[in-house]
Amino acid sequence: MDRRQQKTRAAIFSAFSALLSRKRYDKITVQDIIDEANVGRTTFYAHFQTKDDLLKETCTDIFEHVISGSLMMEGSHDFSLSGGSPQAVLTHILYHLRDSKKNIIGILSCESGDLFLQYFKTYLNRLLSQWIPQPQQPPLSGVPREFLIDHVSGSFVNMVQWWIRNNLRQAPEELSGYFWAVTGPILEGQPSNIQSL
Amino acid sequence: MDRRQQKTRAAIFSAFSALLSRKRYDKITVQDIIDEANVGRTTFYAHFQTKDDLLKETCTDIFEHVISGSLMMEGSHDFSLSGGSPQAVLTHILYHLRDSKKNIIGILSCESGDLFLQYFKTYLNRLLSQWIPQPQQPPLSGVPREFLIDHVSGSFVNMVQWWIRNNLRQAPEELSGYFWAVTGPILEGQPSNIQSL
DNA sequence: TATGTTATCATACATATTGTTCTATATTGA
DNA sequence: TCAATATAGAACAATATGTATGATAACATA
Repeated sequence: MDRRQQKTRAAIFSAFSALLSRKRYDKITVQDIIDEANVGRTTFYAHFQTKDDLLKETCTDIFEHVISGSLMMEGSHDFSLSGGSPQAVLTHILYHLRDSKKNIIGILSCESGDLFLQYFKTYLNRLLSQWIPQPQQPPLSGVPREFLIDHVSGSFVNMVQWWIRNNLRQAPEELSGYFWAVTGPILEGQPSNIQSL
Repeated sequence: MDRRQQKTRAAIFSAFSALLSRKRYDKITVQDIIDEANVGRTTFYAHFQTKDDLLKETCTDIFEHVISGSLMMEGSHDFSLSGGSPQAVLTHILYHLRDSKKNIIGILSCESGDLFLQYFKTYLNRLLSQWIPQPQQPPLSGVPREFLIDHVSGSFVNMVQWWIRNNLRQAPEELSGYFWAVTGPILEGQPSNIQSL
Protein backbone atom coordinates (compact mmCIF):
# COMPACT_ATOMS: atom_id res chain seq x y z
CA MET A 1 0.00 0.00 0.00
CA ASP A 2 1.10 3.46 -1.01
CA ARG A 3 2.11 6.04 1.60
CA ARG A 4 -0.48 8.35 0.10
CA GLN A 5 -3.19 5.80 0.62
CA GLN A 6 -2.31 5.33 4.26
CA LYS A 7 -2.32 9.04 4.81
CA THR A 8 -5.64 9.47 3.04
CA ARG A 9 -7.25 6.64 4.96
CA ALA A 10 -6.04 8.06 8.24
CA ALA A 11 -7.31 11.51 7.29
CA ILE A 12 -10.74 10.14 6.45
CA PHE A 13 -10.99 8.09 9.64
CA SER A 14 -9.92 11.07 11.66
CA ALA A 15 -12.33 13.43 9.93
CA PHE A 16 -15.15 10.96 10.35
CA SER A 17 -14.45 10.58 14.03
CA ALA A 18 -14.32 14.34 14.49
CA LEU A 19 -17.61 14.81 12.66
CA LEU A 20 -19.31 12.08 14.67
CA SER A 21 -18.66 13.94 17.88
CA ARG A 22 -20.56 16.92 16.49
CA LYS A 23 -23.23 15.39 14.27
CA ARG A 24 -25.49 12.39 14.05
CA TYR A 25 -24.24 9.69 11.69
CA ASP A 26 -27.11 9.89 9.27
CA LYS A 27 -26.83 13.67 9.09
CA ILE A 28 -23.21 13.52 8.02
CA THR A 29 -22.75 13.76 4.27
CA VAL A 30 -19.90 12.51 2.17
CA GLN A 31 -19.27 16.14 1.35
CA ASP A 32 -18.78 16.87 5.05
CA ILE A 33 -16.27 14.08 5.33
CA ILE A 34 -14.18 15.01 2.32
CA ASP A 35 -14.19 18.68 3.32
CA GLU A 36 -13.03 17.83 6.83
CA ALA A 37 -10.43 15.38 5.55
CA ASN A 38 -9.33 17.60 2.65
CA VAL A 39 -9.55 14.86 0.10
CA GLY A 40 -11.27 14.74 -3.26
CA ARG A 41 -14.60 13.14 -3.86
CA THR A 42 -13.13 10.53 -6.15
CA THR A 43 -10.56 9.64 -3.54
CA PHE A 44 -13.16 8.92 -0.93
CA TYR A 45 -14.98 6.53 -3.20
CA ALA A 46 -11.71 4.90 -4.14
CA HIS A 47 -11.30 3.89 -0.50
CA PHE A 48 -14.84 3.21 0.65
CA GLN A 49 -17.79 2.01 -1.32
CA THR A 50 -20.34 3.88 0.78
CA LYS A 51 -20.62 5.81 4.00
CA ASP A 52 -21.89 2.65 5.71
CA ASP A 53 -18.71 0.95 4.62
CA LEU A 54 -16.64 3.58 6.36
CA LEU A 55 -18.71 3.13 9.49
CA LYS A 56 -18.23 -0.58 9.51
CA GLU A 57 -14.48 -0.36 9.01
CA THR A 58 -14.22 2.23 11.74
CA CYS A 59 -15.97 -0.06 14.21
CA THR A 60 -13.95 -3.11 13.33
CA ASP A 61 -10.78 -1.11 13.62
CA ILE A 62 -11.62 0.27 17.04
CA PHE A 63 -13.09 -2.70 18.84
CA GLU A 64 -10.69 -5.25 17.52
CA HIS A 65 -8.01 -2.99 18.90
CA VAL A 66 -9.69 -2.47 22.27
CA ILE A 67 -10.38 -6.11 22.95
CA SER A 68 -7.23 -7.64 21.57
CA GLY A 69 -5.25 -4.99 23.42
CA SER A 70 -6.70 -6.32 26.66
CA LEU A 71 -6.04 -9.95 25.86
CA MET A 72 -3.58 -12.32 24.32
CA MET A 73 -4.61 -13.78 21.02
CA GLU A 74 -4.52 -17.53 20.91
CA GLY A 75 -5.20 -19.95 18.10
CA SER A 76 -6.68 -18.64 14.89
CA HIS A 77 -9.73 -16.67 15.92
CA ASP A 78 -10.36 -17.25 19.59
CA PHE A 79 -9.65 -15.13 22.61
CA SER A 80 -8.51 -16.31 25.97
CA LEU A 81 -7.53 -14.79 29.28
CA SER A 82 -3.96 -13.62 29.44
CA GLY A 83 -3.51 -14.64 33.03
CA GLY A 84 -5.71 -11.85 34.46
CA SER A 85 -9.10 -12.49 36.00
CA PRO A 86 -12.24 -11.51 34.08
CA GLN A 87 -12.51 -8.54 36.42
CA ALA A 88 -9.02 -7.36 35.58
CA VAL A 89 -9.64 -7.73 31.86
CA LEU A 90 -12.88 -5.77 32.02
CA THR A 91 -11.19 -3.02 33.97
CA HIS A 92 -8.48 -2.96 31.35
CA ILE A 93 -11.06 -2.60 28.59
CA LEU A 94 -12.61 0.35 30.41
CA TYR A 95 -9.21 2.04 30.65
CA HIS A 96 -8.69 1.41 26.97
CA LEU A 97 -12.01 2.98 26.08
CA ARG A 98 -11.34 6.03 28.19
CA ASP A 99 -7.75 6.74 27.29
CA SER A 100 -7.51 5.71 23.66
CA LYS A 101 -5.91 8.17 21.27
CA LYS A 102 -8.62 7.32 18.80
CA ASN A 103 -11.24 9.27 20.66
CA ILE A 104 -13.40 6.22 21.22
CA ILE A 105 -15.48 7.95 23.81
CA GLY A 106 -16.13 10.75 21.33
CA ILE A 107 -17.50 8.24 18.90
CA LEU A 108 -19.53 6.35 21.46
CA SER A 109 -20.89 9.60 22.85
CA CYS A 110 -22.29 10.71 19.56
CA GLU A 111 -25.92 10.43 18.71
CA SER A 112 -25.17 7.32 16.70
CA GLY A 113 -23.35 5.66 19.57
CA ASP A 114 -25.85 2.80 19.64
CA LEU A 115 -24.68 1.81 16.23
CA PHE A 116 -21.14 1.36 17.44
CA LEU A 117 -22.07 -0.32 20.67
CA GLN A 118 -23.84 -2.94 18.64
CA TYR A 119 -20.54 -3.85 17.02
CA PHE A 120 -18.89 -3.68 20.42
CA LYS A 121 -21.35 -6.18 21.79
CA THR A 122 -20.58 -8.61 19.03
CA TYR A 123 -16.97 -8.67 20.12
CA LEU A 124 -17.89 -8.99 23.77
CA ASN A 125 -20.12 -11.94 23.06
CA ARG A 126 -17.19 -13.80 21.57
CA LEU A 127 -15.08 -12.89 24.54
CA LEU A 128 -17.55 -13.77 27.25
CA SER A 129 -18.66 -17.04 25.77
CA GLN A 130 -15.34 -18.40 26.97
CA TRP A 131 -15.80 -17.29 30.54
CA ILE A 132 -19.32 -18.20 31.35
CA PRO A 133 -20.00 -21.77 32.40
CA GLN A 134 -23.33 -23.48 32.37
CA PRO A 135 -24.51 -22.82 35.91
CA GLN A 136 -25.30 -25.85 38.00
CA GLN A 137 -27.38 -24.41 40.81
CA PRO A 138 -30.52 -22.35 41.32
CA PRO A 139 -31.59 -19.78 40.51
CA LEU A 140 -29.47 -19.84 37.34
CA SER A 141 -29.41 -23.54 36.65
CA GLY A 142 -32.48 -23.52 34.38
CA VAL A 143 -31.37 -20.54 32.33
CA PRO A 144 -29.78 -21.16 28.91
CA ARG A 145 -26.11 -20.33 28.70
CA GLU A 146 -26.62 -18.23 25.55
CA PHE A 147 -29.03 -16.04 27.43
CA LEU A 148 -26.52 -15.49 30.21
CA ILE A 149 -23.75 -14.61 27.78
CA ASP A 150 -25.97 -12.15 26.00
CA HIS A 151 -27.14 -10.70 29.28
CA VAL A 152 -23.63 -10.10 30.56
CA SER A 153 -22.27 -8.55 27.37
CA GLY A 154 -25.42 -6.45 27.02
CA SER A 155 -24.97 -5.29 30.59
CA PHE A 156 -21.40 -4.30 29.93
CA VAL A 157 -22.30 -2.24 26.90
CA ASN A 158 -25.20 -0.73 28.78
CA MET A 159 -22.88 0.22 31.59
CA VAL A 160 -20.50 1.94 29.18
CA GLN A 161 -23.40 3.98 27.84
CA TRP A 162 -24.38 4.94 31.38
CA TRP A 163 -20.79 5.83 32.16
CA ILE A 164 -20.57 8.13 29.17
CA ARG A 165 -23.88 9.82 29.99
CA ASN A 166 -22.40 10.53 33.42
CA ASN A 167 -19.28 12.05 31.88
CA LEU A 168 -17.00 9.21 32.95
CA ARG A 169 -17.34 10.31 36.54
CA GLN A 170 -16.33 6.92 37.94
CA ALA A 171 -12.88 5.38 37.83
CA PRO A 172 -12.65 2.18 35.80
CA GLU A 173 -12.03 0.16 38.96
CA GLU A 174 -15.11 1.60 40.61
CA LEU A 175 -17.24 0.86 37.57
CA SER A 176 -15.81 -2.60 37.42
CA GLY A 177 -16.98 -3.04 41.00
CA TYR A 178 -20.53 -2.07 40.09
CA PHE A 179 -20.44 -4.51 37.24
CA TRP A 180 -19.24 -7.26 39.47
CA ALA A 181 -21.99 -6.52 41.97
CA VAL A 182 -24.70 -7.15 39.39
CA THR A 183 -23.14 -9.91 37.30
CA GLY A 184 -20.79 -11.59 39.76
CA PRO A 185 -23.01 -14.60 40.41
CA ILE A 186 -23.06 -15.33 36.69
CA LEU A 187 -19.39 -14.83 35.99
CA GLU A 188 -18.31 -16.71 39.08
CA GLY A 189 -20.36 -19.60 37.96
CA GLN A 190 -22.36 -19.59 41.15
CA PRO A 191 -23.21 -17.17 43.94
CA SER A 192 -20.98 -17.47 46.92
CA ASN A 193 -23.76 -18.60 49.23
CA ILE A 194 -23.57 -22.21 48.27
CA GLN A 195 -26.20 -23.74 50.46
CA SER A 196 -25.91 -27.43 49.75
CA LEU A 197 -29.37 -28.85 49.10
CA MET B 1 -59.98 16.30 14.31
CA ASP B 2 -61.39 15.46 10.91
CA ARG B 3 -62.29 11.91 9.96
CA ARG B 4 -60.04 12.31 6.96
CA GLN B 5 -57.11 13.22 9.14
CA GLN B 6 -57.56 10.20 11.36
CA LYS B 7 -57.72 7.94 8.37
CA THR B 8 -54.65 9.51 6.80
CA ARG B 9 -52.65 9.28 10.01
CA ALA B 10 -53.57 5.64 10.40
CA ALA B 11 -52.62 4.92 6.80
CA ILE B 12 -49.24 6.55 7.26
CA PHE B 13 -48.50 4.74 10.52
CA SER B 14 -49.50 1.47 8.95
CA ALA B 15 -47.46 2.05 5.82
CA PHE B 16 -44.46 3.06 7.89
CA SER B 17 -44.70 -0.04 10.01
CA ALA B 18 -45.00 -2.23 6.93
CA LEU B 19 -41.98 -0.61 5.33
CA LEU B 20 -39.91 -0.96 8.47
CA SER B 21 -40.29 -4.71 8.40
CA ARG B 22 -38.74 -4.76 4.94
CA LYS B 23 -36.25 -1.90 4.96
CA ARG B 24 -33.87 -0.10 7.26
CA TYR B 25 -35.20 3.15 8.65
CA ASP B 26 -32.64 5.38 7.04
CA LYS B 27 -33.17 3.73 3.67
CA ILE B 28 -36.87 4.49 3.69
CA THR B 29 -37.77 7.64 1.77
CA VAL B 30 -40.78 9.86 2.19
CA GLN B 31 -41.70 8.81 -1.30
CA ASP B 32 -41.80 5.18 -0.18
CA ILE B 33 -44.09 6.07 2.68
CA ILE B 34 -46.58 8.11 0.68
CA ASP B 35 -46.65 5.51 -2.07
CA GLU B 36 -47.35 2.73 0.42
CA ALA B 37 -49.93 4.82 2.25
CA ASN B 38 -51.50 6.21 -0.92
CA VAL B 39 -51.41 9.79 0.27
CA GLY B 40 -50.11 12.92 -1.36
CA ARG B 41 -46.79 14.46 -0.60
CA THR B 42 -48.41 17.57 0.81
CA THR B 43 -50.57 15.50 3.08
CA PHE B 44 -47.61 13.76 4.64
CA TYR B 45 -45.94 17.03 5.47
CA ALA B 46 -49.19 18.39 6.83
CA HIS B 47 -49.11 15.64 9.46
CA PHE B 48 -45.42 15.21 10.20
CA GLN B 49 -42.66 17.73 10.01
CA THR B 50 -40.00 15.20 9.06
CA LYS B 51 -39.46 11.47 8.85
CA ASP B 52 -37.82 11.59 12.26
CA ASP B 53 -40.98 13.12 13.58
CA LEU B 54 -42.99 10.18 12.33
CA LEU B 55 -40.54 7.81 13.97
CA LYS B 56 -40.81 9.55 17.28
CA GLU B 57 -44.59 9.60 17.26
CA THR B 58 -44.67 5.94 16.31
CA CYS B 59 -42.52 5.03 19.29
CA THR B 60 -44.46 7.15 21.73
CA ASP B 61 -47.66 5.66 20.47
CA ILE B 62 -46.49 2.08 20.85
CA PHE B 63 -44.62 2.11 24.13
CA GLU B 64 -46.97 4.35 25.99
CA HIS B 65 -49.62 1.85 25.03
CA VAL B 66 -47.60 -1.19 26.02
CA ILE B 67 -46.59 0.09 29.41
CA SER B 68 -49.76 1.83 30.43
CA GLY B 69 -51.68 -1.22 29.28
CA SER B 70 -49.78 -3.23 31.85
CA LEU B 71 -50.28 -0.75 34.66
CA MET B 72 -52.73 1.60 36.23
CA MET B 73 -51.97 5.25 35.74
CA GLU B 74 -51.80 7.21 38.92
CA GLY B 75 -51.21 10.87 39.59
CA SER B 76 -50.24 13.12 36.72
CA HIS B 77 -47.26 11.46 35.14
CA ASP B 78 -46.16 8.60 37.35
CA PHE B 79 -46.69 4.91 37.06
CA SER B 80 -47.36 2.51 39.87
CA LEU B 81 -48.07 -1.17 40.31
CA SER B 82 -51.67 -2.14 39.79
CA GLY B 83 -51.61 -4.78 42.48
CA GLY B 84 -49.46 -7.22 40.54
CA SER B 85 -45.89 -8.00 41.46
CA PRO B 86 -43.07 -6.63 39.31
CA GLN B 87 -42.72 -10.11 37.86
CA ALA B 88 -46.37 -10.23 36.85
CA VAL B 89 -46.16 -6.80 35.27
CA LEU B 90 -43.07 -7.68 33.27
CA THR B 91 -44.70 -10.87 32.06
CA HIS B 92 -47.70 -8.83 31.03
CA ILE B 93 -45.50 -6.45 29.06
CA LEU B 94 -43.94 -9.39 27.23
CA TYR B 95 -47.38 -10.67 26.29
CA HIS B 96 -48.30 -7.24 25.09
CA LEU B 97 -45.23 -7.00 22.90
CA ARG B 98 -45.82 -10.40 21.38
CA ASP B 99 -49.55 -10.24 20.77
CA SER B 100 -50.15 -6.60 19.90
CA LYS B 101 -52.18 -5.88 16.80
CA LYS B 102 -49.73 -3.13 15.99
CA ASN B 103 -47.05 -5.55 14.90
CA ILE B 104 -44.65 -4.36 17.55
CA ILE B 105 -42.39 -7.32 17.10
CA GLY B 106 -42.25 -6.55 13.40
CA ILE B 107 -41.01 -3.08 14.17
CA LEU B 108 -38.58 -4.21 16.83
CA SER B 109 -37.27 -6.95 14.54
CA CYS B 110 -36.39 -4.57 11.77
CA GLU B 111 -32.88 -3.42 11.13
CA SER B 112 -33.63 -0.22 12.97
CA GLY B 113 -34.94 -2.03 16.03
CA ASP B 114 -32.29 -0.49 18.23
CA LEU B 115 -33.77 2.88 17.54
CA PHE B 116 -37.09 1.81 18.98
CA LEU B 117 -35.68 -0.07 21.88
CA GLN B 118 -33.99 3.12 22.91
CA TYR B 119 -37.38 4.76 23.30
CA PHE B 120 -38.63 1.66 25.04
CA LYS B 121 -35.88 1.91 27.57
CA THR B 122 -36.80 5.47 28.39
CA TYR B 123 -40.25 4.30 29.42
CA LEU B 124 -38.87 1.38 31.38
CA ASN B 125 -36.55 3.63 33.30
CA ARG B 126 -39.51 5.66 34.52
CA LEU B 127 -41.30 2.49 35.46
CA LEU B 128 -38.48 0.77 37.26
CA SER B 129 -37.32 3.77 39.21
CA GLN B 130 -40.36 3.20 41.39
CA TRP B 131 -39.60 -0.41 42.16
CA ILE B 132 -35.93 -0.39 42.91
CA PRO B 133 -34.89 0.57 46.42
CA GLN B 134 -31.44 1.69 47.47
CA PRO B 135 -29.93 -1.60 48.53
CA GLN B 136 -28.66 -1.82 52.08
CA GLN B 137 -26.39 -4.82 51.97
CA PRO B 138 -23.36 -6.13 50.11
CA PRO B 139 -22.59 -6.66 47.37
CA LEU B 140 -25.06 -4.05 46.09
CA SER B 141 -24.93 -1.56 48.94
CA GLY B 142 -22.17 0.57 47.45
CA VAL B 143 -23.70 0.76 44.00
CA PRO B 144 -25.66 3.91 43.03
CA ARG B 145 -29.38 3.41 42.64
CA GLU B 146 -29.39 5.10 39.21
CA PHE B 147 -26.91 2.54 37.98
CA LEU B 148 -29.12 -0.30 39.16
CA ILE B 149 -32.21 1.17 37.53
CA ASP B 150 -30.39 1.62 34.26
CA HIS B 151 -28.94 -1.84 34.51
CA VAL B 152 -32.32 -3.49 35.04
CA SER B 153 -34.14 -1.62 32.27
CA GLY B 154 -31.20 -2.16 29.94
CA SER B 155 -31.29 -5.85 30.75
CA PHE B 156 -34.99 -6.04 29.99
CA VAL B 157 -34.58 -4.41 26.61
CA ASN B 158 -31.59 -6.59 25.90
CA MET B 159 -33.63 -9.63 26.75
CA VAL B 160 -36.38 -8.60 24.34
CA GLN B 161 -33.79 -8.28 21.58
CA TRP B 162 -32.49 -11.72 22.39
CA TRP B 163 -36.01 -13.09 22.44
CA ILE B 164 -36.71 -11.69 19.00
CA ARG B 165 -33.45 -13.01 17.58
CA ASN B 166 -34.56 -16.42 18.81
CA ASN B 167 -37.93 -16.08 17.10
CA LEU B 168 -39.88 -15.73 20.35
CA ARG B 169 -39.21 -19.35 21.13
CA GLN B 170 -39.83 -18.94 24.86
CA ALA B 171 -43.14 -18.30 26.53
CA PRO B 172 -43.38 -14.94 28.32
CA GLU B 173 -43.49 -16.71 31.68
CA GLU B 174 -40.35 -18.63 30.90
CA LEU B 175 -38.55 -15.49 29.79
CA SER B 176 -39.74 -13.71 32.86
CA GLY B 177 -38.16 -16.50 34.88
CA TYR B 178 -34.80 -15.96 33.19
CA PHE B 179 -35.05 -12.28 33.90
CA TRP B 180 -35.80 -12.90 37.52
CA ALA B 181 -32.84 -15.23 37.78
CA VAL B 182 -30.41 -12.52 36.73
CA THR B 183 -32.02 -9.43 38.27
CA GLY B 184 -33.93 -10.85 41.20
CA PRO B 185 -31.48 -9.74 43.88
CA ILE B 186 -31.82 -6.16 42.66
CA LEU B 187 -35.58 -6.08 42.28
CA GLU B 188 -36.18 -7.83 45.55
CA GLY B 189 -34.14 -5.20 47.24
CA GLN B 190 -31.79 -7.72 48.66
CA PRO B 191 -30.72 -11.28 47.98
CA SER B 192 -32.63 -13.75 50.06
CA ASN B 193 -29.60 -14.80 52.05
CA ILE B 194 -29.82 -12.02 54.58
CA GLN B 195 -26.85 -12.65 56.74
CA SER B 196 -27.12 -9.99 59.40
CA LEU B 197 -23.79 -8.20 59.61
C1' DT C 1 18.33 10.24 -11.45
C1' DA C 2 15.06 8.72 -14.74
C1' DT C 3 10.71 6.32 -15.69
C1' DG C 4 6.48 4.00 -15.65
C1' DT C 5 2.73 3.44 -12.38
C1' DT C 6 -0.88 5.02 -9.74
C1' DA C 7 -3.20 7.88 -6.20
C1' DT C 8 -4.96 12.18 -6.11
C1' DC C 9 -7.71 16.44 -7.27
C1' DA C 10 -11.10 19.36 -9.51
C1' DT C 11 -14.84 19.51 -12.22
C1' DA C 12 -18.84 18.14 -14.32
C1' DC C 13 -22.63 15.16 -14.52
C1' DA C 14 -27.01 12.10 -14.08
C1' DT C 15 -29.93 10.68 -10.58
C1' DA C 16 -32.56 10.82 -6.41
C1' DT C 17 -34.39 12.91 -2.11
C1' DT C 18 -36.18 16.62 0.53
C1' DG C 19 -39.35 20.03 1.83
C1' DT C 20 -42.15 23.98 -0.22
C1' DT C 21 -45.53 26.22 -3.03
C1' DC C 22 -49.37 26.40 -5.93
C1' DT C 23 -53.99 25.19 -7.75
C1' DA C 24 -57.93 22.30 -8.26
C1' DT C 25 -60.84 18.93 -6.13
C1' DA C 26 -63.30 16.39 -2.70
C1' DT C 27 -64.86 15.68 1.96
C1' DT C 28 -66.50 17.22 6.08
C1' DG C 29 -69.36 19.31 9.88
C1' DA C 30 -73.02 22.59 10.84
C1' DT D 1 -76.73 23.86 1.37
C1' DC D 2 -72.42 26.03 2.21
C1' DA D 3 -68.23 27.59 4.12
C1' DA D 4 -64.12 25.53 5.91
C1' DT D 5 -60.45 22.58 5.21
C1' DA D 6 -57.99 18.24 4.08
C1' DT D 7 -56.30 16.26 0.17
C1' DA D 8 -53.97 15.12 -4.51
C1' DG D 9 -51.02 16.32 -8.06
C1' DA D 10 -47.56 18.73 -10.12
C1' DA D 11 -43.84 21.72 -10.36
C1' DC D 12 -39.94 23.57 -7.95
C1' DA D 13 -35.25 24.85 -5.65
C1' DA D 14 -31.92 22.93 -2.85
C1' DT D 15 -29.14 19.30 -1.59
C1' DA D 16 -26.95 14.55 -1.65
C1' DT D 17 -25.18 10.50 -4.03
C1' DG D 18 -22.21 8.02 -6.86
C1' DT D 19 -19.72 8.05 -11.44
C1' DA D 20 -16.75 9.65 -15.23
C1' DT D 21 -13.09 12.52 -17.14
C1' DG D 22 -8.55 14.51 -17.72
C1' DA D 23 -4.69 16.81 -15.57
C1' DT D 24 -1.34 16.73 -11.92
C1' DA D 25 1.44 15.06 -8.38
C1' DA D 26 3.67 11.50 -5.54
C1' DC D 27 5.34 7.10 -5.41
C1' DA D 28 8.38 2.62 -6.06
C1' DT D 29 11.95 0.82 -8.47
C1' DA D 30 15.89 0.25 -11.14
